[in-house]
Amino acid sequence: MNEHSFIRLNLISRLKGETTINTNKKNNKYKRILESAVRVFAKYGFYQSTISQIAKEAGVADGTIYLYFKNKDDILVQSFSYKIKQVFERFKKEVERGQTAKDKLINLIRHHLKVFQGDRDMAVIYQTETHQSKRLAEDQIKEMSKMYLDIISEIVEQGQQEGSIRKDLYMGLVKRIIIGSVDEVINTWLHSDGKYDLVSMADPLVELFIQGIGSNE
Amino acid sequence: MNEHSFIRLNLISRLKGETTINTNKKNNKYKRILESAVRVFAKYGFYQSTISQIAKEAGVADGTIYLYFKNKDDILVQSFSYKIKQVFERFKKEVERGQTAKDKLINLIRHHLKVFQGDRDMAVIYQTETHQSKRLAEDQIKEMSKMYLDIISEIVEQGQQEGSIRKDLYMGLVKRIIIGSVDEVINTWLHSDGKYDLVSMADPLVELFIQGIGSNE
DNA sequence: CAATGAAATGAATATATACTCATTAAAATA
DNA sequence: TATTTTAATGAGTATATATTCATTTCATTG
Repeated sequence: MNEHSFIRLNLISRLKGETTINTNKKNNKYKRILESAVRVFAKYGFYQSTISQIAKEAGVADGTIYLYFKNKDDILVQSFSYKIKQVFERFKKEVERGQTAKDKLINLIRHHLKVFQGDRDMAVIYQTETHQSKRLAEDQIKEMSKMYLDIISEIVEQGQQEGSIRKDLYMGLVKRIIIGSVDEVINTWLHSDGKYDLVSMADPLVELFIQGIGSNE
Repeated sequence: MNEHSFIRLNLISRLKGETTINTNKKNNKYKRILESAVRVFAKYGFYQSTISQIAKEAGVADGTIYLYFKNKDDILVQSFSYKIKQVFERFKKEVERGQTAKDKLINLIRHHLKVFQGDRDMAVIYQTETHQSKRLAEDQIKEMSKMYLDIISEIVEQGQQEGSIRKDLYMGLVKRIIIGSVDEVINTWLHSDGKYDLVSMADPLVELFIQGIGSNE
């Protein structure tokens, strides 16, 4: 191992939080690269983005990026978890602010739409990454997806205990309907250059889930 | 224009059905390349697939591909429409085999799931292509997506006339819920290496759309 | 203010691969 | 069969870009 790779590894491990020594400057550069990468990836897609673009956007030299990231793939994986992880963590808390199952479901979806509306670049990357068979951030996605599904399960189960939600449900399908619908609402918004309000979709969406489209005639 | 490009253009236009002269052999080679491309793209993703891979899979020389396709992008665009267009056309017919709105919706979704289950490669390409902001087959996708949405609209409107479907629905959202749910069911199936039966999801899915998850207590 | 070590640079490298085109083979035609 | 036309080949070219690393700049410390 030469001195350069030592510096590199040392930096990487520090920045990953494996030690506590972490000057602001380093952290800033790391974050700057991540955020630039998110912007560039969202705009051009992973394979059409170049290291030079990201470096330029971040205002650093190409080589600098390799002090903080192992390779191009690593930039995507890290920027994905950087953005999405913190967001998904907060979902749980938002849900807890509701009392009834319905409140909780509305809170979840409202918050989901709000955050994605507020960060279009992240939304784009999320949509593409989660709909690829050979995904780079495979593990992260599975982990987060599971977290989201678990939240929904809990809400639905609470609703069943409350008596507000039917008991004869195939839970696997209920989860997919909710996630799929929200994703599609976001996807449509993205492809329409997103200039209407996403969050306002939350309430009618939940109404639809609960009431269904059938009439009671 | 040299003689080679003449041959190329001539071939392309013929194969696109712009003239009727079309020997079987040529057609077979064209199809073989398309089908190989679908397999390779599905397995490795567009940007990680190489012309050589596709050529090898099809049993032709690299150069041969350029007799039939303008460039790599063109292969994707053509293979996408080749596969998906015919499928989507058939959806309409399947729907017509039903009487009530509910029958029609079940037919649509059942057929959709059946076809995608029967052609995993196409399903993969469909999922990735429709969830990218910068899509190569942009126009085709919009066109087909619209067709699908129109089918749903018609079904729902019929249901409203029948009295089986509520009249106070925001149609845009209804469409997204249905498409999004079906997509997510397929996506989950793909990512689980798809060895359970997709088609059996159709009926409970439609039940959920109609009844909703709420109880009548 | 040396002197040392950490951080950043960007030109150079290595590699990969989309696409071309001179050549060959096969098919059609006379 | 000879000739012309069409089809196919695949080695070679051109280009793009991820990654490296010798060099420079910056920061820290005694």
